[in-house]
Amino acid sequence: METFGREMMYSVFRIRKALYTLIREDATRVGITELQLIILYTLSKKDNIRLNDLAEKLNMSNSTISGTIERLVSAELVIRKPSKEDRRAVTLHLSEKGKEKLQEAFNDESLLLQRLQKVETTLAKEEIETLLALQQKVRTILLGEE
Amino acid sequence: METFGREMMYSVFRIRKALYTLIREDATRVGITELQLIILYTLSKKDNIRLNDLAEKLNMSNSTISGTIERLVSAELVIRKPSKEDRRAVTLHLSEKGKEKLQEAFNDESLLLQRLQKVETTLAKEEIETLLALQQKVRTILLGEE
DNA sequence: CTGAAATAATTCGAATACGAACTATTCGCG
DNA sequence: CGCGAATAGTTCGTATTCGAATTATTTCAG
Repeated sequence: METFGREMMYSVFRIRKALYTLIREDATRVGITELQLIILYTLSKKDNIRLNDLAEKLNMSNSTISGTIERLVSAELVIRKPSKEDRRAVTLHLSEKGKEKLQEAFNDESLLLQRLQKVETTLAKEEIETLLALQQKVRTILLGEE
Repeated sequence: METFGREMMYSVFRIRKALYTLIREDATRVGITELQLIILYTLSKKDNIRLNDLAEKLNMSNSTISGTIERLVSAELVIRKPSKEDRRAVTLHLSEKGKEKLQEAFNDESLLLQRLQKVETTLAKEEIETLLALQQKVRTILLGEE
């Protein structure tokens, strides 16, 4: 009778959906998709990353990332360069246009940023820390690592 | 500097991915996909549901559900009947084959059920309740409803 | 130093996943 | 009653999403 476990599962699905809907709003406003925006943001935090490392960071298969990077390169938002150290590898960088697009998506209008801000101001610091700790605990169990 | 908000967001993404990977294992073992398994389970809990209601329950667009139901009907796992009350609507039901498939997916081998069980036995009851309450709080803020 | 194993990325096929456009039916206001 | 608005599903086009197969390169054991 896994009632609590299943409730937790549905709860996670609902929050994830709510977050994705907010991301989609910002992304659509500037004419790109959710994943494309997530990738632009990730590249802004970590330049010069390899494709497989990006896939691992985002918890996605490299085939998914490869296709999306292809479209971002076509749109001239990302630059894909062959790696100097390893000729099999490519390294990824934001173009100027990509940086501008990211700025435009996450500007003052961004509902996602407003709502995340609201989460931080509404919940007590200890509540957020408790939430993160419990979620980490759940994830560890789900991965069968404990 | 939405550090905590973003951490919370990534945390949710990671748990959702872990859950989906477990669901995929059970689904693949019996030859169907994640969403197909989720739909079979949902129909087992609520028979005679309409397509749009199912889509709303799963937080998905009706076009996504429509296509997947089409494949489930082709595989003879789901029965789609025109509604008696509303000639625009269809009602959905598990077939016997669908019930068997569901049983087979969620049997003793199911890693998902084992891990959910482990979450329940590992975390204290208050911890789970705290987690669900905090997640609900976060979701309400994200939806802009408070 | 060389061939087999491992690794980085791409490509492929099938199934989501969405919004928009469309068809068929029902609702509801005047 | 009767017609415009709303609703239930389907279809379409584009973009994920995955695992498996493939190509190119690097690593490493003998």
